[in-house]
Amino acid sequence: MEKNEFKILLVDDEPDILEFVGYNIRKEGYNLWICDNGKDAIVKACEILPHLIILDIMMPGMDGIEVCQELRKIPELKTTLIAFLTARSEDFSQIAGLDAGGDDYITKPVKPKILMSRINALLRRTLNGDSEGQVVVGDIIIDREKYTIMKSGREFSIPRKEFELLSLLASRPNKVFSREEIFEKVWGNDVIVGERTIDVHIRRLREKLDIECIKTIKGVGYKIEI
Amino acid sequence: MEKNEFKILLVDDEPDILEFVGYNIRKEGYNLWICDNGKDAIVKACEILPHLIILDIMMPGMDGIEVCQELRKIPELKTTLIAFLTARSEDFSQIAGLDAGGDDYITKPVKPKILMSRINALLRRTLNGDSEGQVVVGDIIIDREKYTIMKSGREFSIPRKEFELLSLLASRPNKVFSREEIFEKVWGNDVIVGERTIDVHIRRLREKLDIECIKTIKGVGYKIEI
DNA sequence: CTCCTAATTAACAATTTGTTAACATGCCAT
DNA sequence: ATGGCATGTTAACAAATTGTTAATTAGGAG
Repeated sequence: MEKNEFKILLVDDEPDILEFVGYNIRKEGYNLWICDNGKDAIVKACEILPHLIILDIMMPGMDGIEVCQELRKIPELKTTLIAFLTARSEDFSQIAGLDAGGDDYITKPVKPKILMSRINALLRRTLNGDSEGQVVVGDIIIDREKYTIMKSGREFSIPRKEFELLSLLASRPNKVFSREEIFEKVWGNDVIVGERTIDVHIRRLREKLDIECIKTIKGVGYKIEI
Repeated sequence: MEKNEFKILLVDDEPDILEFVGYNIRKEGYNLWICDNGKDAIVKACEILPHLIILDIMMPGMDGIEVCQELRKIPELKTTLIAFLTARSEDFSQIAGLDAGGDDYITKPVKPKILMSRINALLRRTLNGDSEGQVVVGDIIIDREKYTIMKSGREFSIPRKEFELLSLLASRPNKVFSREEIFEKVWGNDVIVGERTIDVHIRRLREKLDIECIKTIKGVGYKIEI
């Protein structure tokens, strides 16, 4: 997941903070929404389902802790991260914030770099969340779990045999796989298919991935070159 | 998941800290292991696969940041949380720690209550991760306790097998579940049902939920896509 | 350059796999 | 018992995947 796919909702009643912090969040590449009070924040959160909500504590009307408690009651927002960003540095406030379901508690004044490191750290797990068991070759990402291929930001799926073939080649980029090897690993020793079957599958891959990175080594086999 | 099922590895070269912090962690109900240097910590981490590693930064030999970088290279520890607990309050150190893959950065001296709130906050997501509560996928909320489905504000129930199947798929959105996996998890290994049973249940789900989010991966299995 | 082999390609055929509807069975509560 | 619901089975059908063939092209050795 790319940073620009992340939605962050920043909630603070001070326009200066909204502008300053917001500027830095945007600069980092995140998608930003803002609210200047708790009630609106809850409504907007339900609407946009942000990945992270950054909450001030001292706000007129509903304070940040209450907002957090309300947000935590909403099932759709269960996975939403909540970070407090506040001038209140008292212990009890920090404890209350974290115990109310907050994921981080950052005290103002905050340096942009530190804030961004903390935000990145929070989102990192979501960011990498669904990247289990991925194989990356150049600009192609093969996800065995999702059974999908990512190519220049576009995700799609391909038939099983093609997927297995690509997976095999991608498992050792630059290694040449002989036809025998490919037959054995993708088709299995017992299955008997024609001589030209591999070629056709290679062709289909080349067509779908629109790439030259699958190289033919005449008389030997195929490889992925990066 | 209960607190006593959590494994925490505390790494610090000062015996006082190990004792003081360790005491509080144990008191909170967590399982604790300790190490007084980075090298041992890496070995022990691989051995016990803790849920959380609390790392000092200034240690003789390998410093905490290096330890963190090494830990992050180990696939088995990808989901392990790492929190720094250190006397170094400089900005660059905090940024370095978080950017090295740390999930939190706590500065000494630390009050036990605050430390525990932060530790709890870190582990909370894992704690609730595979809980029996609600699972949210897109606009569908699956309530395992009430055995109900919420879909665009409407709550209703579906037959047990269908519910279990949906729950399974929803437990890891985007992951492809093979037929074997589904049979095993929903029907159990001992029950023998026809080849086409899953298909029919999938169909009924698709019908009831009126959704395209259940995708077929021919020759592989099914998944929920969000 | 020419020949020979290997690889590419497109069109087509075969096969596998999944979908659907209709039906069968069995259980539980009334 | 009986009606309704959950669950499972079957078979016809549809669709996608996979395999084959043959004409064509490319590449290397002599």
